[in-house]
This record gives sequence, C-alpha cells and structure tokens, in this order.
Amino acid sequence: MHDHDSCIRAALSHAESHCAREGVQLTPVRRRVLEILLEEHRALGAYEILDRLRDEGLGGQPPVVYRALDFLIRAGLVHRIETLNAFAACAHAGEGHVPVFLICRQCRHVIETPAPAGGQLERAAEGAGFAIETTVREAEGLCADCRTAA
Amino acid sequence: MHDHDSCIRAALSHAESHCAREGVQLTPVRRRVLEILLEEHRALGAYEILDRLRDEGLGGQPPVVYRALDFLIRAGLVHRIETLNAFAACAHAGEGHVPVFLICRQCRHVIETPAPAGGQLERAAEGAGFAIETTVREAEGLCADCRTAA
DNA sequence: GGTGTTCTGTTATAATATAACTCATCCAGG
DNA sequence: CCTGGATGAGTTATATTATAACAGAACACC
Repeated sequence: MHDHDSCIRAALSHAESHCAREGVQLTPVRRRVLEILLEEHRALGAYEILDRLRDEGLGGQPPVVYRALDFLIRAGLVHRIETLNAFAACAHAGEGHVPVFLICRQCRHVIETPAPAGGQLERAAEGAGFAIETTVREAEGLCADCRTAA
Repeated sequence: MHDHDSCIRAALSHAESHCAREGVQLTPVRRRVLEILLEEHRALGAYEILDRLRDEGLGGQPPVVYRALDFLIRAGLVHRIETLNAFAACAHAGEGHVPVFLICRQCRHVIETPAPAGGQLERAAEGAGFAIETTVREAEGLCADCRTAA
C-alpha cells in the first residue's frame, strides 16, 4: 500500500517544474487530465477521461482530451498503453526510463516498472540495422492481488 | 532479398499441417486472409484485408475478417501489431518463439525476430508477483532500407 | 434424417481517433 | 496602445477500428 496523496502531489509538482523548465503550459485541461489519471492509478480510455471532464464542465469534445493526452505524452508525464488503447500517468516521471508495463486484465491496474535500455528490442534492432524511435513493452495477465483473490 | 514465393509456400504448408494436426479447418476465407498477409509481408489493417476479400467476392463484412484473424492468431499463424492496430503473418510459425517486432514507420514493413523468453518483461513480472499471459514487444523506427534511401 | 457444431452472412452499432475550422488569449514588437 | 503571430480551447463532422447479435448454410455423427 502506498501513500497515494503524496504520490499524486509529487507527480504534479514534477509536472509543474517540468513545464516551467521547458517553457510550456500546464493548462487547466491538461492539469486536470493528469490529475484524473494520477487519482485512478490505472489505465483509462480517452472517453472515460472525457466523461469526467464533462462532469466538471471542462472540454466537452474528444479532441480536447486527445490534445491534452498528446501534450502529456510528449512531456513524458503520461504513457499510452497500446494493448488497451488507454492511458496511464507515468509512475516514474523524470527518471529517464524505458517503461515496461504489467497490465492486469481483471482490475486494469497498470504496474510500471522502470527498466534499463538494452533489452531484446535493442539487440534485435542492432542486428537488423533498424533505427529505433519508440518502443512498446507490455505484458497482460493477473496481478498479485487478483491472483490472491481468485 | 528473400525468395518470397517459397516463403509463402512454406508458411501455407505449415498452416495446413498445423490445422490438420489440431483438427481445425483452414477454410477458404481463413486461408485467403493468411495468403494476403503473406504476400504483403507487412502489417495490414483489418479493413485493408477486407477490401481485398471483397474484390474477390469473399466475405463482405468486418466480422468475417475479424473472425478469420482471431482464428489465425489463436493458431499462431498471424500476429497482431498493437502499435499499428494491424496484422502481420507470422514469419516464424511453429518455432515456439516470443515475437519481437521492428516496425518501419515509413514502409510499414514488419521485421519479426524470434527472441528467447526471459527478457525484461519476465523479470519485471517475477519481481511483482504478476502472472504473465501475453506479451507485446514492438519497436517503431526506420528499417535499414528506408534509412539508406533517406 | 435429425441434431449439434462450426463457419459464414448480414445488420447494426460501439469504441477509438482525427480533420478542419473557429474563436479566445496572451504577449512581444512596433 | 494595437497588431500580428503563436498557442490552446471549442465545435462540428467524420474516419477508423472493432464487436454484438442473430439468421442461415454445411457438414459430421449417431
């Protein structure tokens, strides 16, 4: 069990200083999208996020959410989970990591573990003369809690 | 440059013997979907495949393609490329591999390299008590040919 | 010759994502 | 000031990807 409140505060304060440093704006919509993802601590679909924003009177249409997510992803504050077509707040913002995701198919919680570069993907690419730009490493299965519950 | 015809023939004959062994049917639609993917040697979207089928008078609606793809994926003859929401014929059918994909963002060719199990994903999962069921390892970038061309 | 199973056909719709254009805001340079 | 560029948000419409649900054909087995 981790201290969720302080983890959210830390992530938000990292986001703020990151944006200040880069000279980009953490606008209300962008900030709120990040907060929603941090509060949930799991992967949310774009339209789930949109529903929340609507409830709060912020941005009522899909492009608003997708733009905010684009921004947050470019800033390294949010990751896209390809397996789920969903999005999760980065759990290791600013640590310069290669993200590896363990996705529970039951509770949809996403465990992000920072990994060193130089895994199979990099070795495979080197052998093929392939220039990697982005990588995706995701596993789907059952998390420890859901295994215990079962 | 590889011998594409013989590679297609080999893959089809593997598919046939696999289906015979498992007692499942490689029906015309399923076979044709596999052939289309083998001929292209790159990732195709479900609707691109559907268009081809339609041209040939086979299965005119999305579920037909998605069902064929489900079958082929379950049989290990086709892989889903999550990054692209697309599908590619397996280049190493029957070799019992953990697929790793290098996806060229320019020509959309997919290089599939067979990797041993036991990479970062497995190590991360072990540490977290997470039971892996499926894994995704994909890299996007530029292939050797497109790099040379640029 | 029915009966169960497997596969296909079809209609409809859900879920995810983006194009294209408008308007508001802000702020730097004149 | 005020103006012109840049940035971000609002909005409409639509593209793309995927599935639910049910009807019918084919075949295999008893």
